[in-house]
Amino acid sequence: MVRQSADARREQLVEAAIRVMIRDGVARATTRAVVGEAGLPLGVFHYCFRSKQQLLHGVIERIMLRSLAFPPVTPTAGATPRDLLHAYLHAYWDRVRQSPDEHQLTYELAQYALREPGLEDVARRQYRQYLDANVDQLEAVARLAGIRWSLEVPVLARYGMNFLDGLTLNWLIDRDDAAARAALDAYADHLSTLAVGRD
Amino acid sequence: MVRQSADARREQLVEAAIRVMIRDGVARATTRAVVGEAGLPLGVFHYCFRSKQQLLHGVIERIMLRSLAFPPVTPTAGATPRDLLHAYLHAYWDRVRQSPDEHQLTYELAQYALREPGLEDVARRQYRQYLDANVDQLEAVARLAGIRWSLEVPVLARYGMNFLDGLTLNWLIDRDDAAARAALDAYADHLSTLAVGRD
DNA sequence: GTCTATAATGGGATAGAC
DNA sequence: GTCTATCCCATTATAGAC
Repeated sequence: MVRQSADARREQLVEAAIRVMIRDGVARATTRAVVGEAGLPLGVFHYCFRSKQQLLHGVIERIMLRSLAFPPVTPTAGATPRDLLHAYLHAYWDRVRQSPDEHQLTYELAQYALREPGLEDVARRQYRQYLDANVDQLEAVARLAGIRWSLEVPVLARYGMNFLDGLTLNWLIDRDDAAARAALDAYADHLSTLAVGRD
Repeated sequence: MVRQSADARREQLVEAAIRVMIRDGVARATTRAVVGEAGLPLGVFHYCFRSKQQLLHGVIERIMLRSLAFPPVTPTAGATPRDLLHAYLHAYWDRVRQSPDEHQLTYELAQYALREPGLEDVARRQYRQYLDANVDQLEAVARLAGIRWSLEVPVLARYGMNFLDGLTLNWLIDRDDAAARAALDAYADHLSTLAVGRD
């Protein structure tokens, strides 16, 4: 076995844990399954992590970083507000369609964190960061499209984020592409009515 | 121990399971915890249910019935469309505020069902029924308020259901009443713009 | 530092007494 | 039908050899 720093080992185990969780669900990501996925002996686990909860903590933080690292709205010359909204929403929806299991994992982890005494705060911070990212995106769209939002941006960001969460959750369950698409279009239409010209 | 029919026993165990799941989460609802909650010996379990999964099946079906048994929109004389929308949305939101843990359980169960080979269909039917119930509610509001919806009702129902799901999930995590309220108001405003007078 | 062996616990399910 | 005792397996965690 190659000798590695404890930090490198931890990262390796966190990545393995994420793969197991995406494939089999959080409940089935036992220490054995994780070290098995990483191709390491079981003993490795407990001199990298004090406990399984510490691994989960690492997993949630890493998943958070990954979700936030999505491409920002690109400044296309001459794009109408409608084009930009379209790009903004489809960038999100394409990611969901591309990696449904990864998105399902984020919901599973949020539920898990709510039930685990030491982890509620992590879930809270996760949602806080999502909200901030949404605020940034909406402001970027407004800037690039030369409009402003007729609703306070934090309210609109939460409203939109909640809708997209629900849309995703629903689609993960019924996989009804047409219905999801129709709801997404309804949201896009609504957003365009909230975009007004700058003074 | 009082002698009871197997059906009565099953119901008793399902109710006990729901109490445990609301209190401690789905993952901690072991067969032992469930029979303990019901005040029954462990042996009871396996001549009421073939397996633990069969119990989960019963739990999901019962939770579904419970969620659907909410009061319909009441026909108040002389109510404006805005009043009716307000009543409709607050009826939902009050239920969430009143029993957050029960709502959290529905999301946990949906996730659980998605991961359990025999149960995906149950989750699908659950969401299908919610959607149908939302269609009914929206049509009732339109009838009572003397308006019609400028969007196809099934699309609007899914859109609204998705938003409310996301709103609930977000609030279960951060418990931010003010933010949830603001988002709910934004949705109410949006709905009223979609309500148009009948021809 | 690395890994094997094993402890300690808790899980679902069952056999068999009553 | 009812319940006790138990099986057998999987889990987290640790002790201690190398």
